[in-house]
Amino acid sequence: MGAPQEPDGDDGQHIRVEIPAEESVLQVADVFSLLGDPARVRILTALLNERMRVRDLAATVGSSESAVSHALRLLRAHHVVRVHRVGREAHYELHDAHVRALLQLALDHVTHANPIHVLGESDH
Amino acid sequence: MGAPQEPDGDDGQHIRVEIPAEESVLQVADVFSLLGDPARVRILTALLNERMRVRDLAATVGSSESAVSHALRLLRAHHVVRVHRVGREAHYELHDAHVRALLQLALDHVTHANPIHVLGESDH
DNA sequence: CTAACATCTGAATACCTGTTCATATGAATA
DNA sequence: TATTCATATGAACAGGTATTCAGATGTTAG
Repeated sequence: MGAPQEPDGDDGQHIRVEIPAEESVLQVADVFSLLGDPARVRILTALLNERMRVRDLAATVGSSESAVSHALRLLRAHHVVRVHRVGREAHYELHDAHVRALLQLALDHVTHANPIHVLGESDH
Repeated sequence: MGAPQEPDGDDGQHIRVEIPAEESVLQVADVFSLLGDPARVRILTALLNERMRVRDLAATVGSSESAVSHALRLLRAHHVVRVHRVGREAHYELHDAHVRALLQLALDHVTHANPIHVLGESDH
């Protein structure tokens, strides 16, 4: 044991942080972006438990059916939800385990009010 | 056309999904929204390991110092990062365990290439 | 067939957001 | 003090986005 040996000659404080590949960064930001809208959070939260029809989703989350349909279209394009058509109805289900995990984790954090920090220092 | 007014009881179909409180929904969407930008993802990823100066952050993530400063200001306002000033330098560190967990989970999912689905936009 | 129904869609609108540019602040240095 | 350095900031502009409205599909019932 001794001084930390740097493989390529790092003397002191240099900047070596591995930013993931561009594609990974974009994918991560993309998923988070989908979850960054209250309306979609409500929709996906509703879909956490059971599959639902557009109509019922709209009633549950309190948005218009058109707005919900647009949101579902976006989520569908990103393979986050999946649709099963039954006659003239459309049953949607959450179909992305990663999104499910992220959403559940975030909801857990918020609702359980984990006291990691509540009030921060003032700045602006 | 008078729609049958239902007090709140479920008669036929039971659409009983518990959407979290409005405040929780907004908080969740807010956090995800912060993570929904590639530039901020890069910055926070860099900060996952070590605290860094604005200058080095900019060089690492490949954005201008001004853009990074603006991003850090936003993250600071949301108590995601914390600044420690040393002379004329500003050392930033990730200061939100929830954000850290979410980011690490998302990066893990993406980089480990869990074959739930890949990429592809074919929905119209 | 026609009518009611469930969902989807495109266009328009209003809002939000991230970057750049120029400049300001404040601290170290000469 | 004057200058250089590190960071912060505001205004402005460009691009993105979520909602609404009106109408289009496609489906079932009468």
